[in-house]
Amino acid sequence: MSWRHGSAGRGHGRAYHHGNLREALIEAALALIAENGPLGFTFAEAARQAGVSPAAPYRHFRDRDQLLADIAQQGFGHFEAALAQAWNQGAPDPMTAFCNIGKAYLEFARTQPGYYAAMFEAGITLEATPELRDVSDRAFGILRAAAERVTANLPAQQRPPALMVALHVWSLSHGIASLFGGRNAVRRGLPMSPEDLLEAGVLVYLQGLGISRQSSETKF
Amino acid sequence: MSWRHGSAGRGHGRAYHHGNLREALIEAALALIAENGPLGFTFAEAARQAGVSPAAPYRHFRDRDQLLADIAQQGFGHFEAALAQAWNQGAPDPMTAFCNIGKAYLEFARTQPGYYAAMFEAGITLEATPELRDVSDRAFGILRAAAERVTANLPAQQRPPALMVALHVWSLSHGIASLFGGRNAVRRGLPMSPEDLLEAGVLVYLQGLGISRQSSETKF
DNA sequence: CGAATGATGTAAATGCTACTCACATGAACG
DNA sequence: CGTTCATGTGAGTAGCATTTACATCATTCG
Repeated sequence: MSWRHGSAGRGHGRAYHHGNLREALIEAALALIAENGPLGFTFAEAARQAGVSPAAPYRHFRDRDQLLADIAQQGFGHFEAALAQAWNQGAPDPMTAFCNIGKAYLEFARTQPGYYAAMFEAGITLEATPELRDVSDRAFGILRAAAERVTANLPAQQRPPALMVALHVWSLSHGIASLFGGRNAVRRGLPMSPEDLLEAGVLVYLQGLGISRQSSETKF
Repeated sequence: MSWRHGSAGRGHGRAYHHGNLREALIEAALALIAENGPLGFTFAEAARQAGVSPAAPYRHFRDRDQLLADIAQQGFGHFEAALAQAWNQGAPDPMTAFCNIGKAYLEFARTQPGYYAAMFEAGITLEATPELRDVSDRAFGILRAAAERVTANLPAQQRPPALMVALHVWSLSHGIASLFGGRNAVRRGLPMSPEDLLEAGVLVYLQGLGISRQSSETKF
């Protein structure tokens, strides 16, 4: 008789007792986190936006942290898909595709601030659940496979461990995203966009490994 | 009459009304943050550890966020000092000193988890107060000056902007520290220590810029 | 010396939050 | 039609941030 549909609902798919509370809560939490960071998200506020009582969410999540962990897990799934699409199996060429992964990293941080914050800026430990660990490992695995491919043509003597290369690029991407991308966005007089900063860094790094682009188009 | 001294006090320096509550609160907050992260720190708990009522802290800090901001500001001061000492005006040689800055970055994250978390993992915006902005700029300025020095000997045509180099190294250091260093410490089967990972990355990067160490000691 | 003053701390209250438990409601299924 | 299970509600507990009125004490000034 009185289960009003919150506010931002899409207007379909409700069954009885609000229908899909679980998804509605996740959506509300994503919006709240995207706006105010992980701390600005409140279990009670999410329930309010979904139009249910403050106790209702506990039928779907053990506690607040588990909702965050579930969002992070789902986010890593999307993250993995975005990285895989950017890599595109190394097309058009491994070097370009490698840089595209970095760009996808930053784009994800910028366009999915809710997911990104839940994944990296909330307090969750990544080792919390095996599923979370697995899906984050899969996302990183794409970067690692790409590093393997990019370094494959180097002579064995000077070929670095692909894992190390992947860790370097991941760390650089994550550092740039944390410091200058997404929310908070320190923007301390950045002379270039985060994307360009990252691409330049990766190119210099690859050059240091002895991998140079055939036609060096971008030069600082 | 009854101003018991909390628990962890050093047993000196108290005047009347507890004496230096401000410092005691900062110390308590640092310990709490170092243990449980920025979220595990409670204004009330800090007051409890200092042996005062929950309202007392408001005589010294406008609110909880300002205490965090003050800690972050103080932390950036120590951070600047640590980086400056590591750089040591470019001694023994600029390249080694440059790597030392990176190591100091990670060492700070590891040995000062309370400060580090307040600086980078709490929700504060760095632009909150001009003082905070200034002191963080000073810390970064050390890295930038070092980058200037390291790239100074390159021929003008291939010399990159020092600012960009500093941003790259800062981002890499910060990414490694966030992902693998300090608290949380994802440790996803790291094949090497964060310090070694960072040093290797910086060396590859510098090599990509055309700067190589005279005697290449470390090779992956 | 003694009283006003300002700095520092307290008690109590408000409102929000996480979380729990006993109960209600309605859907599905026998 | 009645039982059962899933889902939501109401009320309660406990903790925290924050405010306000009040207390206490050091200092300063007449």
